[in-house]
Amino acid sequence: MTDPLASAAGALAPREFSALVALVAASRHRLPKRLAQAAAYAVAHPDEVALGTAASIAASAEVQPSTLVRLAQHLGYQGFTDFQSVFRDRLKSRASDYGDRLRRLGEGATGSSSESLIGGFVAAARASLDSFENSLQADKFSNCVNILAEAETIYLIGRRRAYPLVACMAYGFAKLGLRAILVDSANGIDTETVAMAGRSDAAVACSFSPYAPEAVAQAEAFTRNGAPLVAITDSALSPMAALAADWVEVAETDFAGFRSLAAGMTLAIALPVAVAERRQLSAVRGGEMATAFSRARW
Amino acid sequence: MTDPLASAAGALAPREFSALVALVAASRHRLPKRLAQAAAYAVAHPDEVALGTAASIAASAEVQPSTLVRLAQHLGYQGFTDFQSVFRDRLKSRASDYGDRLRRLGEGATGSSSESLIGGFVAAARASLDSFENSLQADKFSNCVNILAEAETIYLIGRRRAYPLVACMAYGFAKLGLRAILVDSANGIDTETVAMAGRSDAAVACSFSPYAPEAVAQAEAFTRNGAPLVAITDSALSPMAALAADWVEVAETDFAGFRSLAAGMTLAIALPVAVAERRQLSAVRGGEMATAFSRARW
DNA sequence: CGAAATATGGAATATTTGTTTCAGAAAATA
DNA sequence: TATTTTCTGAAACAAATATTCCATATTTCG
Repeated sequence: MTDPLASAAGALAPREFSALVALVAASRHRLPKRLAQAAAYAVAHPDEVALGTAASIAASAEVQPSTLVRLAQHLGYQGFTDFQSVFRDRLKSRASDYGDRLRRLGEGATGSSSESLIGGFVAAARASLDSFENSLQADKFSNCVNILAEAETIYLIGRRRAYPLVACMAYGFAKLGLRAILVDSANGIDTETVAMAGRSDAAVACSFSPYAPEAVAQAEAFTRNGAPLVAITDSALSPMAALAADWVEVAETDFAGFRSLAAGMTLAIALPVAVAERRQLSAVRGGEMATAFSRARW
Repeated sequence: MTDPLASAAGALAPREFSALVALVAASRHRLPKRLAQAAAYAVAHPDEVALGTAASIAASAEVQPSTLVRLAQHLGYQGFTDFQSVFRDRLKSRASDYGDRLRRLGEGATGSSSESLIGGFVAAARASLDSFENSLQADKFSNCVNILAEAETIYLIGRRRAYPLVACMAYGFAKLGLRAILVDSANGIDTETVAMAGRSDAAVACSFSPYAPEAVAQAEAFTRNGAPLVAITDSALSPMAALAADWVEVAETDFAGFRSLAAGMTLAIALPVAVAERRQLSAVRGGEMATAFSRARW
């Protein structure tokens, strides 16, 4: 009933993987043969422990399932399930990296001082940048740039949360001398405006869940003439993705229910530059391409 | 017993996550409501699907466990277990991918130019966040929040590069139910608008070098009545800093001559939340403060 | 060496988890 | 609107999984 080694050593069950490894390393020589064998296997194959069942892990480690339960209890855990949860948490935090740091920040923000509030949003911004960089499909981005580089006029569609992004792009395109129109008139003629776009134009539509109906309607109106639409959105299920010739995924991390915009803004800055570069490339063809816009600064 | 949609579409169950997402995206509109809901949740929270149980996932997605089984079958899988294995495989490969991703990063940008372009802007965004976090003076930020929390109406001033920031703040304040006016009328009455602000109002002025004269003029006009101005700017020498009751420094890093906006946007998201929290705090005084706006999401 | 304590394997058990079923609700169709 | 079909939620069911138990083997210590 008691757990001889662990409680004798006075150590509580570690809730973090690295601490668990340390505990195993320390108590390894004191452990009985089969338990040591199981422990060695566990720290050597953490992913399998996280995803497997007691039976499958036991088979791979060449021990009995009951040995795994005993090992867990010897280390101070309630049972195998408890032991396994450490491995699962590790996998989770590994996958999202900043995810658990954020979570901890959210839990730890007791006084909710404005400093920790800022810290939380900064962490969310970093997490967004990470996942953006990880999930970015270069070919899709490149394709989007091509589409826009060939357009006569670029229409920029985005409402609500996505509006700062298109506003930023409008500024970028303007600075770089590319014709872009920000679809944000105050008197409700936007749908008509985009409906009059020609086939040689293109549009960038930004929208995130919950997708602003107005922006979706504008994107629909735009595509009706057959002109290509490039979307910046947060999921393959987005209505914008369905309308787009190609699209780039930007899934922002949230803090306290407020989503970051860091990844989206970064893309909003990069896209005009990439389009300008592409145009230079096809125009000058091998000449000193990066000069015409390198003097444009913001 | 049959799986109407999937087998009718002739599609076999995808064994890879990306294909699964594509399938969900394609068949989404044909799926019944609850199934679509579950599918949307699954592609949006792949990690949780990988590690959770049918019951826990169902609870998070707000459907019945049986709905998950039905979804899996509709998509052509044998059952939930089969469906889940796709998510688990993804997690496994992601975890092992992590190592060589890092390696690739160290080798230097061998990929296409557009990829390295994005990489550069992401790096600039990270650097901006770092320096922002390091240089942030908590007392100044806190002071700015106080000023805004006491204001009746908050005017938002910003042009050109700073405009996305004030646009973002306008959205945030609106979502949180705080009265804020974005000074961006298209017909040139902005200076008059801010000149009519009262002493019990406040303004946020964003401006970065080279400081847009229009924004500076508006900030000047606003302060003339004695109302407090809060500035977000990049240097103590900024004209905005001179006009402001207090100000926060945001010095962005640039890549290829294009400055990031990540730090500024992060502040633009945090500021409204902080102001709302401060108001809650002084209004409810010790009660459950974080509830009123915790339900507001974007 | 012999006795006590501990560890082990394998099977029995209890629990959890996935799956199926079915009555009623909702939607589609005529 | 009436009728059929499809979908949904809740609970019953079946399968799997973790855990416990116990007889036997192994080690430890007097």
